[in-house]
This record gives sequence, structure tokens and C-alpha cells, in this order.
Amino acid sequence: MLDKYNFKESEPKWEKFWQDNKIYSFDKNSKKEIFSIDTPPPTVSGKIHIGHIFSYTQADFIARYKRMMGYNVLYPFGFDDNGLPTERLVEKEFGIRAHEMSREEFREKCMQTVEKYEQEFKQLFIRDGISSDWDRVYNTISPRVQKLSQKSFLDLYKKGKAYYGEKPAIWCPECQVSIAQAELESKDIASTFNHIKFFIEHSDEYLEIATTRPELLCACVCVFVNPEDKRYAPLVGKNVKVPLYNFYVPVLTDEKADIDKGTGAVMCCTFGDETDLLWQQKYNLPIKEAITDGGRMTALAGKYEGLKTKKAREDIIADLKENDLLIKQEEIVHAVATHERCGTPMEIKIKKQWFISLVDDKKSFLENGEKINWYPSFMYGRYSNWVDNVDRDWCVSRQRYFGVPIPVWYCKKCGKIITPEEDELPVNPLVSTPKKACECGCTEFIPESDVFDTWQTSSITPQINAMWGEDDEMYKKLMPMSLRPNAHDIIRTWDFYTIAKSHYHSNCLPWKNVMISGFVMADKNEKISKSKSNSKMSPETLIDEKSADVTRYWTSTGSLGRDIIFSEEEFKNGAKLVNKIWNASKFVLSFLENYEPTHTQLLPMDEWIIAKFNDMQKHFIAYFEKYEIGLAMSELERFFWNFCDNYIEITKNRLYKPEIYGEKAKQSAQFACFVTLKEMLKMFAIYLPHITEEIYQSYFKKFDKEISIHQCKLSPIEIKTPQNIAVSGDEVCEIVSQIRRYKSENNLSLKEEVSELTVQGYSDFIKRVEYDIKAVGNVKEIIYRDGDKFVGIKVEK
RNA sequence: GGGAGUUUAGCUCAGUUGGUAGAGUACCUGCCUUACAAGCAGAGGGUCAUAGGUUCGAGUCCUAUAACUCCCACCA
Repeated sequence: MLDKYNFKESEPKWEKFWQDNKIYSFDKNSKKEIFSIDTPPPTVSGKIHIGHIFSYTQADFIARYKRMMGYNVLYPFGFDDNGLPTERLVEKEFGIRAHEMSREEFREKCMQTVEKYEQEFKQLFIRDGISSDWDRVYNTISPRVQKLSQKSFLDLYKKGKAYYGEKPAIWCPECQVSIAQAELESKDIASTFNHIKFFIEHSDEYLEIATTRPELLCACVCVFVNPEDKRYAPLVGKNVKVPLYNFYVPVLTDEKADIDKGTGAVMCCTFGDETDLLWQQKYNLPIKEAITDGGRMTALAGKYEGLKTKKAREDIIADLKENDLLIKQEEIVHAVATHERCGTPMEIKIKKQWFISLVDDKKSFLENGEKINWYPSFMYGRYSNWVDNVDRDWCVSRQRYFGVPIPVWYCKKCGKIITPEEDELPVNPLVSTPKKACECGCTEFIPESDVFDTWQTSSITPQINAMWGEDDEMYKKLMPMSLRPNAHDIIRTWDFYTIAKSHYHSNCLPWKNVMISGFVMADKNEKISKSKSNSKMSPETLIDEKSADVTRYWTSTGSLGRDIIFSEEEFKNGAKLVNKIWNASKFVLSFLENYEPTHTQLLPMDEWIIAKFNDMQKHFIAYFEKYEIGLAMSELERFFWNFCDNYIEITKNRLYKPEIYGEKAKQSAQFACFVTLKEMLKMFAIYLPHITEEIYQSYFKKFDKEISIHQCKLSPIEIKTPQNIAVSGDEVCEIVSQIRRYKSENNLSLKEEVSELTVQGYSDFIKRVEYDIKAVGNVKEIIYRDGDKFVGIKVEK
């Protein structure tokens, strides 16, 4: 009944079948316990790479497992399709820049692009066998989600957790946008420490100052030295001359000036650096802006105006040299905070922006994080480490275009912040106006033109999935969600912000469990590069060439939270397994044609395999409950190979020759084969949904009411087996193994007849299964003896 | 500088509460066994990173150390 397995035909066929029959739909009205998954919405910024497949497939294992354990599984899908990454993709695709066209025109292009990619993404995930409910797909740019995102913001505003303020914000001069602390990435950058002469007023002496940013000389407002630093004590209170610009600044003291760093004297520029801004506030120093939003020098820089900072730095160094103001240069490598998207070193700018409070509530965020089960548990450490170190509120204003608009206007006359009513949402303040006049009577408003940071929206994915404000009953039922799966790189963003939002909105946890997956590395210490991910490691290629099931198998070999090196070897193992499952099923089922499963008196070895199966399944479930998908799989795999190499080998004689062993012996084997294969396939279905469905449909389905194997429940085989049967059966395998070893060592064929087998020191169980041992080893006679355990083999040639 | 993870066979990794070191793979040997040669059977291969400690007994528990990786801080 089973012929050759052709995954290229079979896999798409079943994928369509699952979609057509809505096998993975969430049943809103079901009474079953809900298991809900807060699926990561992939960022629409390019291609899906193998890392996504790795992480998403691992989550899919959980979804399928829970479904088979009888849960009503809510497994939605989403796309994070707004924000800077998407804009950059669109700019690249069309070869345009967002600011060169109207907002509407650009947004239109974004929508087109996003739609195209989302179709591709969706097809790929379906092709990988991801069992999401594709009727429950959300897009962060959709009106529905925009509404929820704005609702979230207004809720925070009402609660005093979102505020509008002028404060130092992290600025990316390349992307020309403010960014959040979480979007920074430390990078080691080679730089030069320039030792520069600051001449002391009314003196020929100079103060030596070391700086990596001489282009900021024009913004210098003072020089700081440490109050304990004896070297500079005489200079404190005096003025020094800023080189090239020739204006004077005072020498002041502050503890933050590090005696050991540079020369111990530091110039303060009230711009571009955290400490500088701190000093600005502490000493109320004048603010001098040296750099434009686009990363060019301002008029303050004099002749360097308009130059990019890097070029200005080079020119200034040249000029300092020429004027004998440069003492020496030191090559250094220092960690610089850069924008993770483009790698450009950040600047600090003072801007009026919207912020969400984080710093004041760190304690709650830590407590809530602790209440969540993190798998693996040490990943909570990464979360708490981040929260501990958060030292600025979350700037959510983005001076961009393709995002959720910040729903506020400012009164033209009194500046009051006007927000829309909830039933007006989603609102684009650039298009619509407030319904009422301002309290001051003014009817003219300035619309906010910024959009939200995309995390502002994606941090409410539990609320989106749980129908916040749309279906109160569902919301209560679904929150907190059961599981958040994601990779370790976004603990500090997605996980953190989501925990913060749920705390602020509903004073609850967003989910009960978090499952953290690792990264796929191209090689040791080598992340996946564009070129690699486009070639042999691309998910499309792997699924096309090796099948989705084999690709999925590979993802099960990874250990939770740990990075994995991409290895073709593991794909080979998966291919072998799939092939073996096919062959074993084909073989077993060939003895089950026209078979009516009826409970018969079982022979010992048939009881043995059932007992072994039930043991294995217990371990399998225990591992899954701990989200240990890889260990669960290896448990199942080991059982399966044992089933093939020992059980089938033993039992096939009875199946082939009922005329020798009896009809009842055949029926016993048939029954054990039937139930064990069926239950085993259900467990494999979690990992290998396609091939298992193919086998299920071609045979087992006719005994079941379920449409698909993926609607079956995992269950133990409900057959009572004798107490020590598992151990006794293993002893049989041990004896069989001895026979095989003897033949192998003596270069004999395995079917060679053993004229006499001596079994010494084994239990009486062996006698009860003598016919099986004789058959599998081709043994003529067995002699039983007492004494120490020993197996003797005699072959007459 | 703070924190985390890892270190077990040539390679990739298991090893639950302490009780004689495991799997897969590679290598080698044999076997075309009435499912599968993409198969089957078998052999060799390890001071469990190092040094101490607790214990009758430590891969496992404790203390140091080292190496590798990651997260965070460090931007004068």
C-alpha cells in the first residue's frame, strides 16, 4: 500500500490539506483548556533566514505537543511590518530615500513591499509545517493594531507613564532618528587619542588635554579635573584657551573626571556624550550644539561648517598639527555605542520627545520577570541584568514615516497636549484634527508628526492576540498567555517592553512561560552572513532539497537557549530517520492489510515492546513539559531504532510464518505492531508532520474519527503488562546481541545456523520466549544452565 | 570591571536525586538477513579542562584557576 516516499509531492499536498481543513484553528467556543502562544512577528526587513526557521520550528514543536496533549491551542501569527527596518528595505528595493517624496507616496510604497514579503514569509512558514492558525494573523501596521497601539499609548499617558519632555535622547545621525537604549550596540572602534594644547591665560604654559573627538572643540564650555588631582590644583579657577577657536573656558573640578584617564583633564562639550550632558545639568553650563541632525558640523564649527564629523575631525587634526597645537596621537580601540541597525556611533541630542517611564518601575519589572518561568532558567539572568542596568526612560518618538502615528496635537496658542477619544482611533493627527477646541479657546493645533518606535507596538502582542478592548471575556481568559518563544537577542527589547506594558496596562504578567532559543551560527564564532544565508543555508534551498521534515529534524537537535552550528551532518541523520520511518511503516503495514485490531492474548516480547513504549513516552512527556524538545526527540528516536532493530527482527518470523508459530502468535505481533507504530507516529508527528501524515492517511485514518494525525491525542498504550517485562525483554536483546557478535567476529552471515546455544544464569523468562530467540538467531537448540551469566554459542559448519 | 554559559570519544553532543563513563557520527571489520546497502551486525577509541576539598565513593556537590563564547558597563 505504501510505495516510494516522494517528499516533493507529499509535503505540499498535506500542507494544503491542513489549510483547507483548518486543522490548526483555534476553537473559541471549546471547553478545553487553552494553551496560547505569543508568536514573534518577524520583522519585515528582508529574507527569512535559517535562524528564524530554527527558532519558529522549535516553538511549533511545543504547539503541536500541546495540541496532542488535548489543549485548545491558540497559535496566531503576526508580521512586524512598520518601523525603520521596513523603511530601509523599501528604500533599498526602490532605490529611493523616504524624505525625497511625500509621506503618502512613501507609505504607499511601503505597503506594497510589505504585502509582497509577507506573502513570501507566510508561504515559507507554511512550507516548513508551522502549525499556526493562519486565520489569526495580525500586522503591526494594520488599522486594528494601530488602534491598539494608540490605545496602549493613551492608557499610559492617562496613567502618567507616558510623558512629553525635552531631555537628552540618543540620536542616530545616519538614520536621523532618535533611538532607545535597547537599540544600542557596543562596538569596538579604532580611534585616536589626540593630546592637544590648551594654553593657560596670561601664560606660556599649556594644559594638555586628550580627546578622541577634536571636532567638538568648538562646543567646549569648560575643562574638568578631579578635585583630588594635585597636578592641576593650581589651574583650577583659571581660564584656558580652546585651540584654533581661541576663546577661553574655565577649569573646574568634578569627581567624575578620572585621574587616570587620558591626561586627567577633560574638555566638556555639553553635547554628544552622556557625561558632558550630566555636567551641563549639574553646573548649568551653556548648551552648544556642534552637530546637525544629519551628522554635519554646525555654524559653531566655523570653517568646518557643513562637513561630516569624520571629515571635520581629520581637518581639525591637520590644522592642529600645522599650528603646533597637537602634542601626540595615541592609537586606541574603544567601545563605542552604535545604532544596532546601521552601526553608526550615536550622538546625544536634546529634543522634545515622547517617553515611556521605565526607570521608576524597575523593581516591579524585576519581580514580574521572576514570576515567569524562563526556559532555560538562566535566561532570567540576562533579563534581570538588563533591567538592572536600564538608566533612561524609553524614548518612543521616531522622526520617521512608516509607523503608527503618535496620536496627539499641540494647541497652537497654549501648547496644551490634546489627545483623541478612544472611539476615534486609529488617528493620524496629520490628517484629522481634534473634535473640540482647546480649553484656552484656540481651535488651531499643531499635529505631532513623529511615529512610534516599532517596539511600542510589538510590546503589546499579548494584548493584540488576546483581543484587548475588543472581547473582554477572551482577554480575561487569555491573559496571561501561556508561552512567549523568542531568541535571546530580543530579551532586552521585546520581552522587557512586553513585561513593562502588561504591568502598566493590566497589572499582570504577559505570559507564564518564556522559551528562549539560540542562534544558528555559520561556523564557530561566525554569525550567518548575507551571502551564506542566501546560498546553501537558505531555508528555501534546504526545504526544497532536503525536505521540510528533515529541516525540522535538524532544529530539534539544538539545545534550548544555546547557539548551534549549522551542520549538514545533522541533515543526513534526519534524512536517515525519515527514510527509516517510511521503510519500517511500509514493512509493518504490509502485515496489517485487512487487519481488524482486536485485543488478543499477547506474547511476552509483544508485551515487552508495549511496556518499553509506555516507559519512553513518560520520559518524552516529562522532557516536553520542561520544553526540552531535543531530549524528548532523542528519547523517541532511541526507542524507534530499538523497535526496528530488535523488535521487528524478533517478531517478523511470527508474522511471516504463522504455519510454524501459529496464528495466535501472528495476531499478537500484529496487535503490538499496530498500536506501537500508531502511537509512535503520533509522537513523530510533532517533529515530522508530513511523512507521518502520509502514513496515517494511507492506513490508520480508517480506524479513527480524526481528519488528520495532527488532531490525535498522545496517549499511552492501554495494555496492562507484567511488572518486570521491560527488563526481561532487554535480556532477550542481550542474548540476541551475543549471537550477533559471535557471528560478526567469526565473519559469519547473520542467518548462519547456531547449532547450540547455552544460556546460563538468566531468568526463566528466556524459556518462555525460546521460539523468538530461536527464530531471530536461527538457533537449533538452547541449553539452559544455572551459574554466572554466560552465553555460549556453537556453530557447526 | 559586573554577570551568564560552555569545557565529557577525532567531530556533534547526552549524562535526571553522587554508585563501574553513553549515543550519533567518523574510522576499521564483517554481513546482499524474504522492509530498508540511505541497510544490518560488530571492534577500537575518554586522567570527564586543571588543582584542591567533602564523601566509603565525585563527570555529578563545594572552593579556586584556566580557556572559549555571550550579555552588560567602559566612550574625555
